[in-house]
Amino acid sequence: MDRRTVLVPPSDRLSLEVLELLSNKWEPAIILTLLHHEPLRFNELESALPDISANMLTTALASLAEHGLVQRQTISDTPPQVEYELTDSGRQLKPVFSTLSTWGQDHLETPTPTAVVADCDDRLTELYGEWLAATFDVTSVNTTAELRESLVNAPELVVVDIALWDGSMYEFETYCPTTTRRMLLVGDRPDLSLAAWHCDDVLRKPIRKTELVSRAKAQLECIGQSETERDCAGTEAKLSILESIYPQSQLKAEDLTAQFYDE
Amino acid sequence: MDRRTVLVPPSDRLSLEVLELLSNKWEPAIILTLLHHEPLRFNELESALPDISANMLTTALASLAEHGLVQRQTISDTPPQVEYELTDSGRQLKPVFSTLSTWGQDHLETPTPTAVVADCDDRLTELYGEWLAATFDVTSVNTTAELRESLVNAPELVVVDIALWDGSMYEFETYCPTTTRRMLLVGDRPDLSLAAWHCDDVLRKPIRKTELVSRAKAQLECIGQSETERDCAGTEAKLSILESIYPQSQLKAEDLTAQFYDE
DNA sequence: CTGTATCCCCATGGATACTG
DNA sequence: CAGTATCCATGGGGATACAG
Repeated sequence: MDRRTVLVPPSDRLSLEVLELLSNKWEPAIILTLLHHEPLRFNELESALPDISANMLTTALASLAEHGLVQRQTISDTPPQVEYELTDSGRQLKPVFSTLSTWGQDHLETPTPTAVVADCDDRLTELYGEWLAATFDVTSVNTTAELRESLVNAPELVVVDIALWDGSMYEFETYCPTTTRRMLLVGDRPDLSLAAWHCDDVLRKPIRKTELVSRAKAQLECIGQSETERDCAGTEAKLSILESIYPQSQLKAEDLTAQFYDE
Repeated sequence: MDRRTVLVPPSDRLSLEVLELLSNKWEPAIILTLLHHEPLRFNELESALPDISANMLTTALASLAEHGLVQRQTISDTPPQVEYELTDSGRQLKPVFSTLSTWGQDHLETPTPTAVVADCDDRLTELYGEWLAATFDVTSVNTTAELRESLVNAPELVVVDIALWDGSMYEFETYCPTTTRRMLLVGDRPDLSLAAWHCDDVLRKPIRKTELVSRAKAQLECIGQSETERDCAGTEAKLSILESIYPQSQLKAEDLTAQFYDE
């Protein structure tokens, strides 16, 4: 691809070269992923980019390393462990992506993310739905059955009162796609079993509009986190609620919550 | 190329989509060309992008039009004449290219443009060479033979005192590649034959540093102009010098210069 | 777990000839 | 002048198997 013959000013030719550097199916996605969660292991990248094959990831990472955008770091040889992080050059691509994204927002169809709001009380689901309508396509449900049904559409976010769910929390995990961000609503005084739910955030009722909306938006920005980061953030959210209710001594004594303190 | 499955926040996914829109060998180059010189005819674009084939240009323009970045306007059917200009969306890509270019300047090898400085007086070529050294790789020559030799390397710019050239001005045009920007230096009182030289700019001696440097840089930014624009700018430069010396009445009477006033 | 090594497909892009 | 129509080459990208 010889673009050196294009008759444009030198500064323009530079922008074409950079564009060429980013004209690859996976490399920009890898850079973006690393911009959010650095550093990442090979398999963490692999799961952040569900459709990439291992050899494509290898190739892309090699190319990025060759162009000085990412850095490879061997952690251990047996078992093989490698970490990838951006170089300064790579990190400074951030404004490039911002500009691209800004243009996209102004001139491209922006698909609205979808959210499911689940609560026994239909006045509450309606209310929450209105609050989130500016950012999401909201579906409101009031029974476990309806919730299960709407979860098969893999919404970006589910906001669910744990009191609604009539199965076990493990069952919930099964029905909820991994790509769906989970925000739990809990009553005024949740019991310790909250610790066993797998979630990304927890809100304690009563809930204010600004709180719900900002936390929901924050979940969108977290899409692509590694499992570890997700777990960690969710645990922290649960813990901060529980700590505000139960004394630390009790939490450390309980099997369910004691492990939190190990991490 | 389905990138919708990439697990990154929605804003990032947008930037990937825009990148996809620009991941094409010719389309970004066409946009850049149009950003400088709008509107352009099909064949003007073709000569601004010397290595593109006609059918590639057709395809690229169709794709750009389909994505709403350029607008096609049929001027006449027989003979077929079409003009292309950017839409507002397309025009607003300018900051995108600027950001790309900025990153490129900071992190990519920037090839220095080359310039040839030709004057009989070697003290002058040395001086001008020093002035331009910050922006160009400068070659200084003091004879017509040397100049001819250095022109085969197709420098981005040639700065030549017309007094040095011992052939006809038509011969000069033959030796000077079309991709080389031509800046003429003329004495205090150039005669009317100046009008016959084919050039992009004219400077009248004595020359100040800031003047030379800024005009030379301006030439770089004009790379890619259509023939018409080039002619027009050159004519204007010659005319403004001549008008400062000869009365308009005389210029209009002379064959050489009268045609300028027709345009 | 983190990659190579192979093979294969097909979309992008180039060359050439032809047309209203 | 401003395109079609056709054919062909290349290499990016995917699937699969295997290895240290």
